[in-house]
Amino acid sequence: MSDTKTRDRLLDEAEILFSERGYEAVTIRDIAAAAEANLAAVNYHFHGKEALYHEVLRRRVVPKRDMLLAALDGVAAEPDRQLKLEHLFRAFICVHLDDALRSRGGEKGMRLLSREMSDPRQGAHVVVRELIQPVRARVLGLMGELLPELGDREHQLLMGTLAGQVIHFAMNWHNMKAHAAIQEPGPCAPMPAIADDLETYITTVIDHITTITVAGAEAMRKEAVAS
Amino acid sequence: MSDTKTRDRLLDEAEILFSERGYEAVTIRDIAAAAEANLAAVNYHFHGKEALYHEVLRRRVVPKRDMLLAALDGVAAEPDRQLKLEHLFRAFICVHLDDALRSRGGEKGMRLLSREMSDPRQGAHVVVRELIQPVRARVLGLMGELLPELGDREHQLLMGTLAGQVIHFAMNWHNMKAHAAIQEPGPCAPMPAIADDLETYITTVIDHITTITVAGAEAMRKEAVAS
DNA sequence: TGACAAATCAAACGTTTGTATCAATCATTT
DNA sequence: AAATGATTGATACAAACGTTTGATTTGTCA
Repeated sequence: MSDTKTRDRLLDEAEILFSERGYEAVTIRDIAAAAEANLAAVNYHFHGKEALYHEVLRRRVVPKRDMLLAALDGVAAEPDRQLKLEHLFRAFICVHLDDALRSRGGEKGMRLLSREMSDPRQGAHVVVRELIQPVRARVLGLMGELLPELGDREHQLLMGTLAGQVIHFAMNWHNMKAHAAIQEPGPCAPMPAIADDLETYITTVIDHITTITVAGAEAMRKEAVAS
Repeated sequence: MSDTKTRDRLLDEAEILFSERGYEAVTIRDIAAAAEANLAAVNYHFHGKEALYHEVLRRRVVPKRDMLLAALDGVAAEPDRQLKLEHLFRAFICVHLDDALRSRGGEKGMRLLSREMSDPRQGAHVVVRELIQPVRARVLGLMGELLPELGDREHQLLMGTLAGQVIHFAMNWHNMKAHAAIQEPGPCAPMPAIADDLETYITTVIDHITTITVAGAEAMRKEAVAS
């Protein structure tokens, strides 16, 4: 028996396996073996495979939502409007990338959420209701305050620009090595990476998405007042 | 027996099922039933479930790559450099959204590719080698020509901005209804959609991503010459 | 028509799946 | 120490899985 409780070990190992292989490809036997627990432990502590999966999801989604909402609350402090907009973007990007790439097992959580987005199983309800909807509502509210020249549709488009880039770059770091391994070793020029170590990758990407989105918002504003 | 050949019906139905539920969750019994074929037909025409899945992938990936490369070739015609850059972005966005949202069963293909990206099974080799790598190489080459002030790292970042947005908005159209269905029917204000019908959604999104990316590239260029 | 290959079919194979069962063990309180 | 509830353990089970087999039907050219 290890030092941590069986229930926690099951959750930890289940998260790793689910994120790596997906829900269906993981058997509760795999999970029990990885957690050095008995087969029946999964059905004792949780009630079946599906409930365990939901708990794995919830454990990631709730703290992430709270971190995002807290960071967005901090944006209200900034008095300058243009700086406030940049802070809004940066807060959203920062929390996501920090959680996805710096936190322990964060890449597992990100992969779980990403999978759940493109594979709407029953667990999508948890992700959408408890993470996406509240966070999106808050961001759109702040956008309405900081970009009053734009309509609801433009705010949503900007939200998509933000989310799309964040998700892409968060996943990209871990996919890079896998893709590089696939790369033919022939005369094809070696694809240069955005960054070699994780920290410079994160700061580089944060600055980049912020730059793009601020410039984009400015362009949208000019376009809006012109018409 | 239907009018189309069994092999084609198997491919068509397998694509639908794989895109909806993922590889593991689909059984060859499901596929055979949907295609109104015998169970053994899957192992007769292909050689097992995995080979069928690879064929489904290849059937989507190869034409998509050819369409993208052809569209990118067309960009070379434009003489003006700034317009050429916008054309490059627009070509990339247009082909992707057109194929994902307008073509028959395109959303199935998009979901397949998206799943394959966040779930690197063995089939990832097909997607990466035959679609992502050649297209990315071509786009980066054009960027090197049109944005010589920026380095390789900046070109890759811009590529991520482009791809992230395209993937997000391509998936978003089909996720919108699902998410809207999850939305609590209570006093929560109904989330306004980007567009009600598909055509205006596509044109709106194409213009939006182009605007954002052009403005972002301009901002990056100014930042580069300043330092 | 007759023959031969391609395609389809029903049935079965051996595994593996999620879950259930029930005795054994551990921890805590009386 | 005895007792009681919580947890773990080994095992069993029905269902579902991918695949294989061998007989049968279909299509095609002589």
